[in-house]
Amino acid sequence: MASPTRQRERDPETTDKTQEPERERVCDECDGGTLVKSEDQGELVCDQCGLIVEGTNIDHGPEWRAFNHSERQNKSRVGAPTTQTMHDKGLTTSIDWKNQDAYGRSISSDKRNQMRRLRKWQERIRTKDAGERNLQFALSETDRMASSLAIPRSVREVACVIYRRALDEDLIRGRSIEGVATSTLYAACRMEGIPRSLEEVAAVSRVERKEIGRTYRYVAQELNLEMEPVNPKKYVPRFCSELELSEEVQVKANEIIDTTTEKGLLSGKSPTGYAAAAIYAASLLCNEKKTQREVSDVAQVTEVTIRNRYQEQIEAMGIHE
DNA sequence: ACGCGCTTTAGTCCTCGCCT
DNA sequence: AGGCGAGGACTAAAGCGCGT
Repeated sequence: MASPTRQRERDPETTDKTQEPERERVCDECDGGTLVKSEDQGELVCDQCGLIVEGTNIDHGPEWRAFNHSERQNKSRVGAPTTQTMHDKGLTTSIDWKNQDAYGRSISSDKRNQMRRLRKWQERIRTKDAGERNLQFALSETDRMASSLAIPRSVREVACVIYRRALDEDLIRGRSIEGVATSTLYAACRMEGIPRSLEEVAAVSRVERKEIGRTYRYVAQELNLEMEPVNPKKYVPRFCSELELSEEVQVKANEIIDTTTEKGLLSGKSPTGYAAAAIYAASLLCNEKKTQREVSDVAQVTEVTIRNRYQEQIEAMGIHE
């Protein structure tokens, strides 16, 4: 018959730790370090070499994308964060095509057959129908264009959410996937205040500007996306930065836009052209002159547009050349 | 760099024809 | 009959090319 002490040694799960102090354990790796339990994760870590000897691999932390404290507490979940930018929201499992285990050793034929079956079902589940495959293509297109335009990840997420809504509302039917993907990216940029002109978006897209504009209007109308006209001031920092103009010019350009907009000059005009003209005027007023050609290159409008808008603006401002 | 006249393009509205 | 897309007409803005 075994003694109670021996039984506890054989079955560590039932050990009553409050009654018997835990024996100090020594790290095998550095041969001398003491293993201590970390307070936050409950891991057994060597105090000298930092090796984690025991610990849980599951992160029980709160949902990181919850919006407020209470939501964070309620929405605790594990695993990788979900993302709208992937058709399966990033929750997929990748099964390697190589028939090898984690150490690179080849696996048995039984295991190989099992992995083949799992791989097949994984693919079937991942893209279960044509809609899923289209979504997969559209979202990868959105990501490609967003990367080319240096659009932040948060805006890509918004674009993907709009695309999913368009898909749910059956707005894609009869239109090209690329066209809808591009227009949702353009819409997301406008909604998030990261303005990119139709020309800029069209430059990285596989569809024409005309098609993008038409699809954008349709999607915005059908999904009731409340879109304000782009404020030309949104373009000022980016254009000024590319033209290496000072903060003073930016402030002056914004002032010109504010004053002339109040007088109704902006109505019906292209925001990029309007911003470009204000920057050109501001550069003259601040003695950091840039030519109309330089400004037009950056703003992707013609010199003529800058000239026309510039003349109207200085007239409205009461400035004499 | 800028002005000017002409051309091109985009947006909007409307009509027409096809399909269900 | 009603919905929907194609296409034409019209307007305004933007672009082009040339001269100064």
